[in-house]
Amino acid sequence: MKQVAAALPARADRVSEDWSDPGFSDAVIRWQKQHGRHTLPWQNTRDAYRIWLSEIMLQQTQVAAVIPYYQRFLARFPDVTALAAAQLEEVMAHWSGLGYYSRARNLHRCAQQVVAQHGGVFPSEPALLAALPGIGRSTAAAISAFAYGTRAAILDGNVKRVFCRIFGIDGFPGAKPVEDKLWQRAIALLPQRDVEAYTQGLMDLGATICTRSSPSCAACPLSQRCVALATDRVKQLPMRKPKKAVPERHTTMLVIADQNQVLLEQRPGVGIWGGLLSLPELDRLTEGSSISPERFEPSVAQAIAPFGELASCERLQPFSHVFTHFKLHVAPYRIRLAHRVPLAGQASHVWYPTDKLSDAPLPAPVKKLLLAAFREADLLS
DNA sequence: CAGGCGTGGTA
DNA sequence: TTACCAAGCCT
Repeated sequence: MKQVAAALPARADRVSEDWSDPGFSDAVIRWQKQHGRHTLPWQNTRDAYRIWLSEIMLQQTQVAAVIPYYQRFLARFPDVTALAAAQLEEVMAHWSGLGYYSRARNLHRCAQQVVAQHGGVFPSEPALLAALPGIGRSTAAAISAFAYGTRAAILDGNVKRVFCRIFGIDGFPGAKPVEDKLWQRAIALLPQRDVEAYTQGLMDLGATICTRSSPSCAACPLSQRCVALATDRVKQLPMRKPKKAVPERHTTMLVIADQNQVLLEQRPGVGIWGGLLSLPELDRLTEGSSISPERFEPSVAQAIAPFGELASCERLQPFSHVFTHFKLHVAPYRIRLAHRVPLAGQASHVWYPTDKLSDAPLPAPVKKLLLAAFREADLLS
């Protein structure tokens, strides 16, 4: 027995497994052409600009949420030259509500680099694409495959889920060792031709068949080779990220209104809601119910002194907003001024017309709060 | 390299 | 209501 084992290549000695399988990509391609999605707004084009824009918007974002943003964005910035020439603030305004705002800042920088470094033409090589801001390994491959037919592997959330199930891969797919294994699979399984249909097919399978909950295994072209289905582990795979307690933060937001304008503050370029406008904030003044209105109002009066004299302070409905990594409790207050102090040397602040708020580059919950506040004000006046 | 970074939908 | 998740990238 020992001689036989020694004669065979030991598993651990192999540099890498041979995971190629033409039948896999054939099945995906055939399924995509018959049952995949073919009418999304960014399909049926080889315009790298449109494909790039859609790929950036679709990062961690669902198709239904992207479509209206994509169409508005494209109407305003029809090509990479127009986007490169635009002001960042207008780019941010068109991204307002879509989330992950570093994508918008990187998008703008990327457009400028494509114009300055590549003559306004997106490069076709994945390595060159991945060197541009906001474009990582998977997005570079997707752009290159869809725009230029390049044989490059993607590995997004859909592909990770499909692969974990088909090949019965254990472990959280975001963990480095698991992700490395998934990349090896993704590369080995690439077809020799029809990379566009194959890449789109993997995404479509994940989005419409191999969904997170209640997948349609009966309609799956890969069900015959699915390890998870064969072993009744479809519900267990992919394994979830080990969860940890989400910290909570508190803030007070001030809705300072005066003469049909509201005072907004430019947020720092990095950090939460980076580069957006938002409401001026006070650090948590309300620990439980320990701070009474009598002590609260002087703090507000002091905080807003650079902008005007406090006339009234009215508590608005508090709300919470949950992010990936923390939960934010917001206590908003409606402030009216007796005398406005002209803004001087405070580029960080701006008086914003209340009837222009729906087009302002604001975080979604802040925009919602303000639109509600000034709809109500309009009705009263 | 683990954590930061939004929002809306669904179970 | 809470928890989890969706076409990831950057530092």
